[in-house]
Amino acid sequence: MAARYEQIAAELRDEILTGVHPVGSQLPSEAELAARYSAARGTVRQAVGILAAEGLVGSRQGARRIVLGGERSQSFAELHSFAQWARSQGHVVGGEVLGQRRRKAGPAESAKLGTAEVLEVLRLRTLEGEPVLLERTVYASWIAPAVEGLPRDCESVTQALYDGVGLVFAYGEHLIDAVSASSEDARLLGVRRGSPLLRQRRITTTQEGRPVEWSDDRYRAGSVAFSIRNSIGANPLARLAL
Amino acid sequence: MAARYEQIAAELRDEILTGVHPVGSQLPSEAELAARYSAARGTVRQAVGILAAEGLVGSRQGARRIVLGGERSQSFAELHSFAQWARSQGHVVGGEVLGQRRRKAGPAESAKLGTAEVLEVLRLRTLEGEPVLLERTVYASWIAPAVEGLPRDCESVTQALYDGVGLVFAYGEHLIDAVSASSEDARLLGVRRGSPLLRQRRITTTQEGRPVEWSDDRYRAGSVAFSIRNSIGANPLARLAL
DNA sequence: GATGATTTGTACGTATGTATT
DNA sequence: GAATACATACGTACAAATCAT
Repeated sequence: MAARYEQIAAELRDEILTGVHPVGSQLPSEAELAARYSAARGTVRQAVGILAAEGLVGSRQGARRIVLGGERSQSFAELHSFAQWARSQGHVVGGEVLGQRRRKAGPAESAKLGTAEVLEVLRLRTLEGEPVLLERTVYASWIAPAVEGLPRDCESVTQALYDGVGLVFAYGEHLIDAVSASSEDARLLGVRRGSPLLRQRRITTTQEGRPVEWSDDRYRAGSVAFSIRNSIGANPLARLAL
Repeated sequence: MAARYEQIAAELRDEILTGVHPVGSQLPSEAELAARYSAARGTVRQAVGILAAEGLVGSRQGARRIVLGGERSQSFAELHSFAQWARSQGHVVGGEVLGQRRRKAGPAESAKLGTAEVLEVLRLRTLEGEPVLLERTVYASWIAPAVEGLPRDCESVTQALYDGVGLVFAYGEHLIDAVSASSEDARLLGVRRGSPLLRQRRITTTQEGRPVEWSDDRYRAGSVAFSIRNSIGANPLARLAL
């Protein structure tokens, strides 16, 4: 069961997002909230402290808290699953496997994934039918059979692996930078060679720290951006379609 | 004067960084610390809460706190201050103001910053003498005088504004994507026109939610990447030089 | 502008729940 | 199971900043 202050934070967050407390308005005072929830002032302070760390409300000594900002992002799953993110944003997501083969792991791959053999997959993902993302993913050999068993147009690989073999991604490292489109990139994404792409390289592991995949994802410029909201307390991050 | 819990946090942080509490060791219990500093347990909890948010110590219910990291992960400051990040990584950072003028705010700027007039600043930043970043920043009018008073080659604007007028950045939103270099971008960064740049657009606010600046930062491809490590709980993020 | 009420920030102390050792 | 230690929650008091009169 969630702690009392978490419940209060959740209720207030919901009230903010549903417009009960519009952006720019004042939040009820700590005393009022304490009375409303039959809680001590300290408990209410813990709750609003969460919202402040999320950047949802601002705090100034002596003045009532002000509602600052709009929506909040559910950072983790979003960054690992293109399909889950896209669907939650109301986009029509598509995709297809363009190539798939087993091969020996290179030294760098072997070090990252801890296996001697890997499964290399090339996928093209679309939003509203437009190609936006080219994924070059290398899977560890122990998960390869499950991946090979997926349909070529599987929408959400993350979801399918969870449903199929109960695999849960729990941790990831991401590197985000910009690169020029190679000839192959350009042809598949429908852009000119040398045009800018947003690249996300990521390695994903299970809860126990076992590496699952290593991927080089390239987004067509102007299609997707990464959104990060950070305060001193917390760092939500998310994808964003342009 | 700093609050008592901030003093305690500072002392503990110093003891950790100087090796009094080595990495992997246990921190004294809350009760011990309360006795040592003649403070209430709640005050000690506020102090160690800061260290936990910084990633310096870990917390588990029932177990003593463990000292985690050597260095402080200041993921927040890092993403807002190029100079603070670069220096913490041992880079030689330089920079210069190329242009600066006051002008009327456009509708989008006015909505973002909440002022009718803005101060527009164009800065070129270097690492080891090489130009890597072009900053186009728009400041709210109330902070403009302080910014205009800075030297043209000021290394850390964030630091200077803190020292000068006590301004603390507390919250930010960032959009990261890739764009083609414009003619001006290309000339100033020393790359070909149309070559890929990593763009970071950010808006920064004070603790009270008052907008301070809106910036369009463009990094030369291959010079800097954004690094994100995310688990289900926390999302530290940082810049990374390539 | 000054005063007093309001509101948040800091600090104390106590009690109980829950996970670890 | 017992002892320890962190997590949650309550209540009180005063300081500091803000706001309304």
